[in-house]
Amino acid sequence: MRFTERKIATTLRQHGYKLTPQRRAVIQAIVSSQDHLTPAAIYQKVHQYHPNIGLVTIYRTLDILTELNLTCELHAGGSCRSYTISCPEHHHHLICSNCGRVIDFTGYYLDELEQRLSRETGFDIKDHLLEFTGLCQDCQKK
Amino acid sequence: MRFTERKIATTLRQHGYKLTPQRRAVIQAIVSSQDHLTPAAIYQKVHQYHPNIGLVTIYRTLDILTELNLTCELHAGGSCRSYTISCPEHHHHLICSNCGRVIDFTGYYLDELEQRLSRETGFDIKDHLLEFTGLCQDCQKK
DNA sequence: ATTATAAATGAAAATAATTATCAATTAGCA
DNA sequence: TGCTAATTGATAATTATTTTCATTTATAAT
Repeated sequence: MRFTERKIATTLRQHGYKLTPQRRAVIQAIVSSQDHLTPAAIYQKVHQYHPNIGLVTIYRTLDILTELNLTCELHAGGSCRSYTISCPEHHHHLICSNCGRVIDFTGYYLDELEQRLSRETGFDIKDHLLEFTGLCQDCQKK
Repeated sequence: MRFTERKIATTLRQHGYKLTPQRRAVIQAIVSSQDHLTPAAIYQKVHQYHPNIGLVTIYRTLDILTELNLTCELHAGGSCRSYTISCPEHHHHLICSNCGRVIDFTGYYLDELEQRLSRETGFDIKDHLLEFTGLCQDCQKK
């Protein structure tokens, strides 16, 4: 389960951010898509209903959402920076390098490794990124 | 142990790429640094000894090296695309989000998970990316 | 060693992505 | 309802990356 629009809105408010129509629109655009979207793609979606919105606002909103861990970034392949709504439960990504499809998977935990690394290096570990890339079934056939 | 300059040169040749002075210079620049370098940083280093080299050549060479798995890309934080020489044995990264220091760690394998995912999703998995981020000891003090 | 040739290079321009600036607008509190 | 700091959009400025193309060059074949 991913965060809902309402949950995201509430979190924004809780952190002192105003809930503007533009921000709502950006959130709505991301929530309503299963895919990971680039800033430009989000802009396009939002622009249909909000012809006056500026691309800058997309960037600014994404920065805030990511800072609050409400969206998660995808890093694989070519140009980075594409976003989807986070889910409260921990998950990782499996990405098709051909068509870009992303499958989330859960149920894998890196806690032990994290503790080992922390002990061995003295790092205070905050986060991690685990992504697999390969070809999905459809793309294998072609 | 990371790949040596010689090993990289040989691999390039084996794949039909010519070994130009420019490519040598790029390789030398990456090999001689422990850090992950951006294309721009590599350009700067190389430019000192090769004032005529073009930035394009850096990009082109990095593309080839990455395709042949001779360099590995780092994806954490802000802008992506920074490179270091790969090592033949498998490793992952631990990155300080404050100072950018990168520690490689080995001895952790994701084979089982990879098989599970492959079985469950039908993906033909080629690669993965595992990175931890946090604060190194020095940066914690500050 | 010389030569032929496909691959590689650098300069320049084109494109794409991101950030900064600033006056005008507005969400949300008092 | 009015106040104020936060937010917005337009524009310009940066930065990053890719394309194009004429010139040069590494290498394999002679």
